[in-house]
Amino acid sequence: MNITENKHSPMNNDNSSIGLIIDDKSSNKHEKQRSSLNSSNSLIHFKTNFNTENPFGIFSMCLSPSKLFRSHSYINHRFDLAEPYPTLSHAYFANIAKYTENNRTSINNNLSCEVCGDVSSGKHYGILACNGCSGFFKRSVRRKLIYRCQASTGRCVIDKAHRNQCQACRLKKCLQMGMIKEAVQNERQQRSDTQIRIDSIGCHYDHTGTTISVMHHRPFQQTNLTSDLTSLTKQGANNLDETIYTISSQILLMIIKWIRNLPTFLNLPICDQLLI
Amino acid sequence: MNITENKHSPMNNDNSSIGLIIDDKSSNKHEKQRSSLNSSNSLIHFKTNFNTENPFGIFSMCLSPSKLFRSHSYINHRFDLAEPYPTLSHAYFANIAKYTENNRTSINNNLSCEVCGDVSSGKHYGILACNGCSGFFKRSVRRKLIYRCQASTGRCVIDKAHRNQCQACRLKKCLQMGMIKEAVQNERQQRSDTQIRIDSIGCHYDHTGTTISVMHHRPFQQTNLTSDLTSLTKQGANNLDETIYTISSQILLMIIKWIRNLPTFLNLPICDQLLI
DNA sequence: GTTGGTCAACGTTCAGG
DNA sequence: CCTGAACGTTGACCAAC
Ligand SMILES: [Zn+2]
Ligand SMILES: [Zn+2]
Ligand SMILES: [Zn+2]
Ligand SMILES: [Zn+2]
Repeated sequence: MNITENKHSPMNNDNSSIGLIIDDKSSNKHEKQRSSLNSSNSLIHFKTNFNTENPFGIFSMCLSPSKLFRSHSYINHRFDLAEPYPTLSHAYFANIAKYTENNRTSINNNLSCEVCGDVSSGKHYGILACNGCSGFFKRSVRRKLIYRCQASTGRCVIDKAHRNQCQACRLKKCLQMGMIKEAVQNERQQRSDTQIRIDSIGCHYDHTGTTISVMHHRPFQQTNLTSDLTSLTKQGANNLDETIYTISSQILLMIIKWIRNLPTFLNLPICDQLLI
Repeated sequence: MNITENKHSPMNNDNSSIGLIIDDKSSNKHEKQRSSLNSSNSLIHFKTNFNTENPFGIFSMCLSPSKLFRSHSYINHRFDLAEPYPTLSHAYFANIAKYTENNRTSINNNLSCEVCGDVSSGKHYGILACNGCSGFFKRSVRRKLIYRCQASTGRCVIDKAHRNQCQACRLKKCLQMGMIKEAVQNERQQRSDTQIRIDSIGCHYDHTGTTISVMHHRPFQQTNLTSDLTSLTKQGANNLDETIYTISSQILLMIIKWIRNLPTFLNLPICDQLLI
């Protein structure tokens, strides 16, 4: 056994377990979600594939047409790519990839979280998930939290309305639906400490004072803006769009004027002055 | 934890994880809720062997220059005894396989990044660097970002697992290893599909073509503004003032962001930067 | 072969409950 | 505390030259 085999084996597991999941549906009719617990046969298969002699047999075909397997165009795991028909052609993979891709894009209109059914913004940790489930999973994995189901049944309903009722069952469903805990990365540096960079640069106090005073000395006609606003709002709401456009242009114009009046404006290269 | 020591352990990890699945499979039905179970509290903190500063310490095994284990080879990652969420779902394996596969690229060489040790695709800005360090350096130089080391020591370890922990030390190491700032070019023309959006704002009749084109080159999420505009205008006229204020602040915020991203922004004295 | 840009999927932030 | 909508960052991939 070598490392390459290890590397490839999970894909084999992916392939071999797919058909069996469908077979297992009969044994798990209570939950409509994808069965993930009951297929012991698929695990045997997994082990078998793992120990086969030819680690490159099927999988190398998946690797060579690299464009078909680019990120964000995953092969839908509902398709059984490897198990029943070991003689697979490049054309087959090309077709199945295209079909999957098309299927995906057409479904994209109604993205919904696989865990709670809420609207999904895309994939998170390997599955379609909403912001809430994504954040919940991240927090749980990061902090290695372990929850306990208050009902002790472990069968709480997880949907948008009830997902916060039982953390244990929510996390359980996240994992059952296939969220990848390894995709949760390490915590990073706090942005407020690094990105503000104004404090860290060590802006001199005298400069700060100058800044404030400059700002105070150049309020750029804020009073006029306010009055314009009030007058405009009294014109009625039938031309709301127009009003907004007018105000927008005024704001932009004022800002530009204000910038041009800054004493430091002249420090800019002439091209930038022209730009503004 | 010694990275070298763990260098060749992914295989073992993979093996053990397989054993775990099988055990898990045979020992349960539905109630396979976290084996550490039964605390009187509904929430407990799982104890970990890992340094809190580096909960993903074992992940550094993937850092070896080995071409086979690229950035997101989650398959090789496990939490050993500290594993709070035992692997249990087929969906998990399906996803992790895809995840790993899609984060894998062709194996062409033995090059490794001089900054973080990740796989390098060749020279970037003068040195052998990975995509991540290349992109990071480009972004940092372009925007003239100045980071601050949160540890204040300036000696953070920069490797594949920790390179995102401290931007300051990462950039510092990039420069130390010889990355050439001058090799970072200016921004080029971007996609021009935002032209309509800018026109819809309708606030630049008196602007020169230069200004408009430059704004087009830095679209900066103007799409959001447009959609917000339409949605806001549909809310009715009873809260007209509020609407206008909201839009005004959005425009102002947008402009500020746009200014901050201008390449000439950093030419301003620091006090003016603070002001803006 | 080394630039550039893109954008999905990571990250953090912080009102609001 | 926890949650999740909003926004910033990262890096694999691709086009241009
Ligand atoms: Zn959800
Ligand atoms: Zn429950
Ligand atoms: Zn690197
Ligand atoms: Zn540091």
